[in-house]
Formats: sequence, structure tokens, C-alpha cells
Amino acid sequence: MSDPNAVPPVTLNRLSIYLRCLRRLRDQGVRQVSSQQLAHRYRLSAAQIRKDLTQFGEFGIRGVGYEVDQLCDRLASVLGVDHTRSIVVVGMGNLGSALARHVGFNSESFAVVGGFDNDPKKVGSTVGHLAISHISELPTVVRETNAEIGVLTVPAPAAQHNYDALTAAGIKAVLNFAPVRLKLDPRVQTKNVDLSINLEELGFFLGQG
Amino acid sequence: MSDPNAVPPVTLNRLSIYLRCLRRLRDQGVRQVSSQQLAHRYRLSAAQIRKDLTQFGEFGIRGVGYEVDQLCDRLASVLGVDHTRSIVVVGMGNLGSALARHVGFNSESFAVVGGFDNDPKKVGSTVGHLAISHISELPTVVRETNAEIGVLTVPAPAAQHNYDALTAAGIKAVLNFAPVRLKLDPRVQTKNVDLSINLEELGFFLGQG
DNA sequence: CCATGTGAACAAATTCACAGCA
DNA sequence: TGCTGTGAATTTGTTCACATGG
Repeated sequence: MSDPNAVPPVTLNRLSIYLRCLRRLRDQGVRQVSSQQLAHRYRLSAAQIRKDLTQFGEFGIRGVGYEVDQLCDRLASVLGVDHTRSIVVVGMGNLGSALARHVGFNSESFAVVGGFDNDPKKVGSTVGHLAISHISELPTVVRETNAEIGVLTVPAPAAQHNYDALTAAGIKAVLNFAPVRLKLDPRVQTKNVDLSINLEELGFFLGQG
Repeated sequence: MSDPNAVPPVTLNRLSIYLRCLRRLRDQGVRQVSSQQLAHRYRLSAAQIRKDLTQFGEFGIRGVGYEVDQLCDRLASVLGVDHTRSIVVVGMGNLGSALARHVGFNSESFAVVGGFDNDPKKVGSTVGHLAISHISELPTVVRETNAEIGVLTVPAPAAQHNYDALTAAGIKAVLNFAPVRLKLDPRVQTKNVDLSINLEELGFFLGQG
């Protein structure tokens, strides 16, 4: 718990899943849940739920289970989503525009506070309620809004350059959608989401069809 | 190699990365490459590259390395992307429309042959060159086009229903963007891509900022 | 009594180190 | 020589099974 880098990414991934499941239970009015019930309901592993949770504290009551509401709060706190985080989107093409809208609609924990592009034709227009700024405005906007997360949705050849611009502007974490292996800034947490890789993984299982 | 399910997903993920790196090298005119050069160039592990590759055959030449061109072909074949696969997109909202365009533009290995929605206002309109059909047309289109992969970009409450429609229509693999733990059809390979989970994983590292 | 929390057993994945071959 | 391919060693992650305690 003390050193964030000691937590395997796969554990974080599961914590996030647990949080989603627990929120749904809470919305359904469920007050308490055991690891076994949770596992059965959402096809997870009970032992793994307990192991994962105890990395961050003792949240359960022996003989009873977990308080749904309380565990939601604790997990949200662990995942740093107990308050709204500001996001900037760099690259307002199809994907960037769609993600900007999507995040705006689907999350209370994240707010898109800036959209950037280098195309003069796009600068000044809006996507939903978001005004598109020129990429040169990035440092100013990041400073003024305290944006912490950058979503990178530029074409592959522009990815490294814009990644460097994000880190230089003081962004603390990047979600990269460009199909490129970036040279990373060690101070900046970076995750890659890669559509083609996902499709190719599926392709493998389709054989020679 | 014989049983696809014996290959760990993380290995497939890396194979896809190797393929991308090799294609870039090929485009740059590089003819041969050793595992060490590849590792150094793209920040990978040389031993792991070799281990991963040997699961599917002996592609290298001792003392020399790998023929870039030949290895590209072999990997493309392993990943089933040596010919074009047909994709349908279910849920033509922001994300679905953007992905349909994105895949159309960015991949020769995948072609979007159908876009579906249940909103009568969308049916009949087009996204790029793709006509949007009503979801009831799904079985017909899948049959006629031999579509193998379904991209699921509907709102969470509609996800299971539309997943079931995809599998019933004969789709063989699904890429799910809905933030839901689906009840899976064991005959259908399914991968989840989850924007909020990715953001929350990043959130974890931002602490209480 | 019953579900958590946890050490111990097990399984999987990665790295190491070197034999074997072009 | 110098790289691949690979068993063995190590690390990492998961599952088991039970002591602990509300």
C-alpha cells in the first residue's frame, strides 16, 4: 500500500472491477456482501477478492462480510476517484472527440477540461460543450485547470511529440490510444489502449476462417 | 500452438506488439534483426521475444537473427491477420461511430461491414461510407458478409442483450466496450476494453492530488 | 458459528545461462 | 563467433485451507 508501484497492475484492474460491482449492489439497495456472494454474482474468485482487498486494509467483518457502502468509499479512495479528476484530450479526431464526449457523459469521477489539436480548422470549434484549443495552449490550460490526466488520441507519427508535450506541461498520467511504443517519462504513469492489438488477439482465435 | 487456449493472452498481446515493431522495421528497409536489437529498439525483453516466438515455430537463424519480412508474415499468419476479417459494430453512438471510422481508416486487416443500432432515427443514416442498419438485421448481415468479429458499444444496460444477439447471429469473437461483466458464451472469444477502468488505474497513482 | 484474513502450497510467467548450430 | 532455442532457476501471482475473531 505504501509504495504504489508495489501493487501489480492486474490487482488495480480488479479493484476497479470490484468497485463497479459494489456500486451496482449499492444501487440495488444491498447493504452487506460476502466475498463469496460477490464472486458468485459477478463470476470472480472469492479468495482473490479477499487477498486483493487486504493489501489496502482490513475492510471486512469476520462472520459477516463487507459493508457495501463503506467498501465502495474505501475503494474509491484507494483508486483516487473519491473526487473529480481533470482530463485533457490531445488529438480531436474521431476517436478523441468521441472519448471526450463519452467521458463527459459516463463518469462523475473524471471531467474533460480541455481538447487540443494542431489543425487550425478544428481550433475554435466545439465538441459537445468542449472548446477545442490549439496544442500550444496546453501548458496554460494544464496549469490553470490542474489537469492531471492526458488522453492521447493523435495519429501514430505524432504520438511521441505530443506525449512529450503533455509531460512537459505537467500532466501526471497519460492514457495513450496511439499504436506506438512511447519513450516514457518515468515520472508519468502511462497506460496504452490499443484497438488493433485487441482485434489481433481476437483474430488469433478465429484460425484460418 | 495446437490448442489456442494454451497460449496465455499476455503472450498474444506481445506477439501483436512484435508484429507492429517488425512492420515498422520492414518499412524502414531493415532486412534482419536479432532479438536483442528488437528488444533494445522497442524496450522489450530479448529472452521473452525468443520464448514467445518459439511457441509457434523456429523462425530464427542462429548466429544471425530473424528475417524481418518472413517473421512479419509468420506472425500475421499466427494472429490470423494474413487476410481481411469482417467486423460489425453494434451501438452507433459516439464511441461506436468513431471506432467504425477508426478501424476503417487504420487497418487493412479488418473491415467494418455493418453498423447497427436500435434507434430508428439513426437507422438509414451513414457514418463515413457505412450505412446504419436496425439491430434486427444483424443475423442476415452476419450471414451474408461472414462477419466474424462484433464490436459492442452500447450503453451498459443494453450490453448483455446485444451480446446475446451477436452470439446468436453467429459472431465468433466480441470486443466489448460496455462497462459490464457479461455472461459469456463459451464458444465466443470475448475481450473487454474499459475506459473507466483504465482511468481509475491511472487515478490510483495520482494519490490524493 | 461463519466469513475474513493469511501463511503455505501451488501454478504461471519471466529471467537466466548456456548448449547447439549457422 | 554470436545468435537462437531451451531447460533450469527465480520471481510473481493464484488457490487452498484453516486459525482467528466478531
